[in-house]
Amino acid sequence: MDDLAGLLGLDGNGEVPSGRIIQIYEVACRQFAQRGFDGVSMRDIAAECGISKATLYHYFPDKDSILRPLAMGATKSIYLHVARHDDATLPAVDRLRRFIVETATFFEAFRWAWIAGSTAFWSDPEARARKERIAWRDRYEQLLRDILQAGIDSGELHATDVKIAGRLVLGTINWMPRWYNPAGPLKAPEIAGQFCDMLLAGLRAAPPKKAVGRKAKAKG
Amino acid sequence: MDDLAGLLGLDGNGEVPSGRIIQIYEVACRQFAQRGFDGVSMRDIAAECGISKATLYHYFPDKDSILRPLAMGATKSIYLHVARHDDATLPAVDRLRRFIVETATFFEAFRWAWIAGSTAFWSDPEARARKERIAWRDRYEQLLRDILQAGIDSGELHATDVKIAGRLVLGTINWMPRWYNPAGPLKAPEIAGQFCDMLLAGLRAAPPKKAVGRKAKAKG
DNA sequence: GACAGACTACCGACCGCTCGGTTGGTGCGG
DNA sequence: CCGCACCAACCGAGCGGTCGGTAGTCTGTC
Repeated sequence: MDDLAGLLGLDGNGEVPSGRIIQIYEVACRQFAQRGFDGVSMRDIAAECGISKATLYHYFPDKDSILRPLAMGATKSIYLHVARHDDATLPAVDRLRRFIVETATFFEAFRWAWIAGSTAFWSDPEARARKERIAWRDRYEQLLRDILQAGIDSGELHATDVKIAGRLVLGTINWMPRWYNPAGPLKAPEIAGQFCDMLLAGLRAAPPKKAVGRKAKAKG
Repeated sequence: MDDLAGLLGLDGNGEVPSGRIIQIYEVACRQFAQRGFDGVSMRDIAAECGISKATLYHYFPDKDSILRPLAMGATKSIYLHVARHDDATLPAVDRLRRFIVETATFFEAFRWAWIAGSTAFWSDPEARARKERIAWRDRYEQLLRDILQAGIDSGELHATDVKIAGRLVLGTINWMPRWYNPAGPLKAPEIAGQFCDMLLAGLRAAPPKKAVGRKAKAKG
């Protein structure tokens, strides 16, 4: 399910991904996501791969070299994914929905890489978060702000501050890894769709100045 | 500014907080928040406190004993804080606003403890996240769901699923530590207030079936 | 077909270092 | 003289990373 080779850009060029390398990425990716970069030793990764630690160093010069492409690939790919699905000719409301839902779709597909990259970014901002990675992240956030701004300009949205509104939206999505259960009844894109509904319509039921004839959209 | 003694419950009983213990908590708390539990050594904490590592072990039996009260205190105190400011006789919309803003107020005051506790909870769910701590966290989330449910029952809110809506709200708040700048122009409670406005009113500007006479709340 | 050499995948054993934690003590106020 | 606050020195374990070597495979050459 996790096409990590695609995320890492290993299948596009002439190189052969070598199988073992993909396996190491997959194992390390999940372990980093579950126990953190510092909480995973090279011995742990080697053991689960069924190889010796020395063999691990045959494929990767050091520990950082395993994490870096994962974090970089996740950050870059998430932007490319939502940008590919964006269409500036659509109404801003539809673009916003796509942005949110496609982000969740990406998260569903590359959950471990997402988490590993996100926590790596958080725990060691100066060493591992290099310029290029921040640049992709900025493009991602900027796309969201552009969508929000387009909605404000066209009169579809009435946010006053696109930065604040953008962080509102991103917070709802980025917090998902903390509670999302892949085995649950709702998949991530479905939840994201509901989030989008609530964010657009608001939680308040009725206009404050006008009485409602019927209970707006009764639950039962 | 950080009344850590209060958060840890060290000033209520007859014990003398001893000064040094408070200092260790403060230093460790900030370091844990900034570099993670595994990223901070006992030598680091001792060095910044200006004492030897052995003295650290004079006050605490092990490393976990420094983090545990911090994480526990933060989780418990955040619930007690919002519960103290809640008033079930108020309209649900006002209660929701208080919940969000007071959470941000708490975050502003105990930022390091909040982050340290949150990341500890996340990185090692089974070992350090003990039953009691989860219980307080559940009470906190349950209070939010109760407020949302009360709003739905009274017709103020039209959320269909309080669990999903609750996670929407919590995500916006809980993501704040990742980008919040204490030196910025807006303080956390102010940002939280704006979040609450957006969450209640929604980002969409006008009802889809009716034309608006004026540009809703123009930005300039 | 045999053989040398280069190369790949792999490993056991080891290195220096830092970690959390311990031990045996010192100085000092009450 | 006791107990508190404190510390230098130390310990075993685990860390990231290195080293020398082995088994197999592919290639070119006689």
